[in-house]
Amino acid sequence: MPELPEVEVVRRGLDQWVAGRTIASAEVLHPRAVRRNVGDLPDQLKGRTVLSAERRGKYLWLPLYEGPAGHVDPVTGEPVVAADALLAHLGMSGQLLMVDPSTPAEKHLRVRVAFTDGGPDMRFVDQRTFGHLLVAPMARLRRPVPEPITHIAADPLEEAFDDAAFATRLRLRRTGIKRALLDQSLISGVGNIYADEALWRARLHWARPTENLTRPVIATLLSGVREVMTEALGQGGTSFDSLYVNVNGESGYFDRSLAVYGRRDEPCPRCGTPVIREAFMNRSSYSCPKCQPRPRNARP
DNA sequence: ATTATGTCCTGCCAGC
DNA sequence: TGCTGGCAGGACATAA
Repeated sequence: MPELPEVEVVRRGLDQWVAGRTIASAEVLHPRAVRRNVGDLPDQLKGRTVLSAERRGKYLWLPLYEGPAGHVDPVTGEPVVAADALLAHLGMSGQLLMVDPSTPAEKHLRVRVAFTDGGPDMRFVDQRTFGHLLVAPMARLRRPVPEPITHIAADPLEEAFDDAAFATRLRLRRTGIKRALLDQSLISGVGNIYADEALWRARLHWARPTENLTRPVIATLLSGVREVMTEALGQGGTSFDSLYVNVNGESGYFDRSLAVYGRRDEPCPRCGTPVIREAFMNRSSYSCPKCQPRPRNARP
């Protein structure tokens, strides 16, 4: 559920709260939360130091260093590069929370990480257990990302995102525009909410075939994606309920600014026509039937 | 190869 | 009141 803006809010919190701290111990309370991990997660984490918190799309990771922060190679004098990272995906209901170690276990606490300084724990709480944590090696790429997510495309807020290349790949697809937007190997970080909001901003119906989209239309769509995500980030993300929270358990309030998502029968903020909900991939798509007319050659 | 569908979970809410 | 079905912001494996 958390999409790029919500994950970025969490990343910023983690960067502030765990960077430079050394892990004393970890505890896995539900095996499903570490189903993609190879090895024993507590063993892999103990004694490691977190340098920062990074993100691509909806994935975030904490690069792990051996020993204390600021470690340098004794031969070269260069800072030691993180060989691996604690990788996390929040799934539909995952939360990474910073809480005092004495705080009683949350109902859906899955993994607990404690630090040597005795300060706040990092806790992974996940009602539906679609999210997960794992320790993974870093891939040696220009932009280093953990090995398991090398197939995840750049997200529209990172510098490495190539607008022209995205347009080219999009036009080669034979599918609907929303399905393409949700494909994390084409563009990452976009989920159901921000796909609907960006399409509304670009006045595109979600079933528009990708192969007919012109480069200017794709540029408008990317602007819509970036604008809605940046605005959402400025308001702490979208929280329909207490499931989507930052590391301190606080909700964002971008839900008030959504134009169409979850607003069936409410007036389109642009033209006043009631917003409609249509079934899409066992989910929902919200749109304005006047601003975003369904194309003749609609694609599922 | 790309594209579409099924599946993993728990909780909430509307409707009966 | 209590049950049931539908729905929820995701990603992956597998099938076509």
